[in-house]
Amino acid sequence: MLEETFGDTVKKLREDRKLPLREVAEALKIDTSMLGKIEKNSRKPTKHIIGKFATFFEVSDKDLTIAFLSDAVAFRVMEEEDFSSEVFKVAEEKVKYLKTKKLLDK
Amino acid sequence: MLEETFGDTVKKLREDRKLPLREVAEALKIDTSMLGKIEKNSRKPTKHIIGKFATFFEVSDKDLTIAFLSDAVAFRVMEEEDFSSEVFKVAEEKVKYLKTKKLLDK
DNA sequence: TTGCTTTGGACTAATTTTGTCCAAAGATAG
DNA sequence: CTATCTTTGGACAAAATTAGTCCAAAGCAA
Repeated sequence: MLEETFGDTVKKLREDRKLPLREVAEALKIDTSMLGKIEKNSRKPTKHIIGKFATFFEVSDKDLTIAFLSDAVAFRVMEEEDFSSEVFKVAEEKVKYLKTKKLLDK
Repeated sequence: MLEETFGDTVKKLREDRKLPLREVAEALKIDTSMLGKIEKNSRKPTKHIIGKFATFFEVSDKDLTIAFLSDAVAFRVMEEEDFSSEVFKVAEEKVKYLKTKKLLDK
């Protein structure tokens, strides 16, 4: 699951099963071109589509979601000069902090 | 620098200097309301504005950028169910991988 | 009260993202 | 070589998001 983009991941799942884009797209009820773009990371799948991928390919929805989200944040951070390790480290602390805070607010 | 949102950070910088929003906004040449919203995290500063903050408050541009980016990815990840540690871990590997790849592509 | 600050709603403009359609380029098989 | 299917990506309109401004009301302190 590591080291590739989300697009690479789903493309590999499809190719392992020797299916053309058209067939998978039909199964997921999305446009073939859309699927092609998702595999090329030029369109983002919705949460719903990620769920369909998981069901169709019989893989973990959670793992696919992690693959997708990590892509999103990786690309976001790479747009800027690279402070990525620091950014992720601080971000993780923020998430922890903000979650606790949210709980306390109740 | 830890544990707060970007808005909290710049608000603190301003309050430490006992300046009203208006004055800082003028100095940065942005709308007062805009600055208020940035402090409340309901509008995002551009890279350019982050630079102005850094200059005006005499703090590190890099640190402010990290504060801003970590906010962005923290909020992004928090929108979904929480797999944040895994997401950041994978994302960091992806950044490394994608950077190497980019170099190799040349 | 007066005057300044802060907050946030409303709204438009600008920008970004989505989804679809289509045509061209690539493969593959006959 | 031809016919067929797959893949790729440009173009475009629609939809969604975000940005920036203006303004009014609430808050605060003198």
